[in-house]
Amino acid sequence: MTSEKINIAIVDDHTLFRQGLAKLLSESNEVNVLFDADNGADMIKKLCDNQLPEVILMDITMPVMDGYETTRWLKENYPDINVLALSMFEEDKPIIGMLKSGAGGYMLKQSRTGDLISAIKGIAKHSFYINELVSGKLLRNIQNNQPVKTAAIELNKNEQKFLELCCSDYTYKQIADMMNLSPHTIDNYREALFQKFDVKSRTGLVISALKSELIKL
Amino acid sequence: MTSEKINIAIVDDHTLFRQGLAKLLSESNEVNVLFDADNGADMIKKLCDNQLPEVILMDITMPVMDGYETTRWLKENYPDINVLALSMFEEDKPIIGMLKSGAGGYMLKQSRTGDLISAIKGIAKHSFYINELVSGKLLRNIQNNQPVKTAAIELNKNEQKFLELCCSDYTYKQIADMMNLSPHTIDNYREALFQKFDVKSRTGLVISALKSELIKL
DNA sequence: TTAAAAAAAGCTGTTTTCACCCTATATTAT
DNA sequence: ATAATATAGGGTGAAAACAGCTTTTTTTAA
Repeated sequence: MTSEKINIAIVDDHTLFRQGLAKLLSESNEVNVLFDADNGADMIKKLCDNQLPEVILMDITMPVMDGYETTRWLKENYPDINVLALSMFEEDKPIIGMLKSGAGGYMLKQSRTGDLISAIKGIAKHSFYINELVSGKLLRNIQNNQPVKTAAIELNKNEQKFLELCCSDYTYKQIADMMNLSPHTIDNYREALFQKFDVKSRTGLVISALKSELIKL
Repeated sequence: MTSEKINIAIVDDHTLFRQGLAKLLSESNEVNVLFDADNGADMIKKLCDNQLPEVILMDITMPVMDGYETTRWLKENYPDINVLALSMFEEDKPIIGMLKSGAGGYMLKQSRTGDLISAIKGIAKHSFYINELVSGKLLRNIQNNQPVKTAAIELNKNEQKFLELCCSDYTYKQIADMMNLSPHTIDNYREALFQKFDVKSRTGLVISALKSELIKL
């Protein structure tokens, strides 16, 4: 066993959570928090000025640059940095989505500190950390042989915009006006998203998108 | 200035946040965290076994017993304990709702540590802490002379149940079956909630309820 | 470079659900 | 008695959901 502390960084938009977590982990004698960042773009800035962390704890829903995008950027530019996703939700879609984006593990914010530290140590050592939560999802996806469900949901710019506008009291007609598109085109987006999210109503779509952490409330 | 630390407690269902925050505040030399709890019911149990805190930091959306209910219980049973609401959202409804329930202040989880400590000190000294966020809401409510908007939203059991079932892909007809009620009764609930939340669609209702922290995703 | 393929945008319908009226009755509380 | 509340019903127009089909643009690759 090496006595070296593991260097990490924390990316999350809730200041109190981020800094509290930093304090909590610093006390462990097993982890050293190099820096923390408010979102992906902020992290990229701070990466240059600092020693590279071995592990980055990554929130998913953040302004400016979210966890999916930031993780993909990291795997592209710093493939040796391990990403451990940290989220409130234990739904299939964000878990599968973050793993596909390149995260090596997925932990809940409801976790106990000891479990999080175990995960950090695990991912630093093996580049991945598979807990019950993650292995359960992976196994179920194989057993149901439903490669469809595994599909991380990819949205283009217009679909993303439409999805955000859907989370409101606006009618589709109003949304069409706002996006300067025909209501018929909007209807195509709606149909496409209903299929991708496997829902039958706008309400279901909104709930599903929120749980997938693809939009922020 | 007294050199006594302020005794506080933290009630929040996200373990990492709760414990991280406890660590963060403990380091300040101005605050002493007596205990923390997972939700309102958990807090009530721990209140008996401990010295009474001067201030309780209270999350709103929690399982079993939420922040509104817990704050009302505290004001009923321990009126001298000051409640400082701690939430992710800066919407009118949760702010007004928590203040009406008896909270003496409202802070965001996006706040900086120093601001939170100021708020804790303020509320311990004056039993209330009015920051820009809160005063803005209060002022706007007076200026618009809309006592309607100020109304904290009160829901009965059936409305609460209906609201939860609304956050889904179910049709109203399906919800009626689940609640063993006529679709017309359900329609009455819908109408009542639309008015209380001031919305014109089910999607708007769901979004509004989530932002009001009256339902948990 | 041009043809084929794929994706995006737009249009025409039909069916279902939603949103909004008004009324009525039984129960409970004042 | 009367008012308030929860329940249930009928009916209507608008919006949403679903299906099928062109046209245009972009991408791919022959």
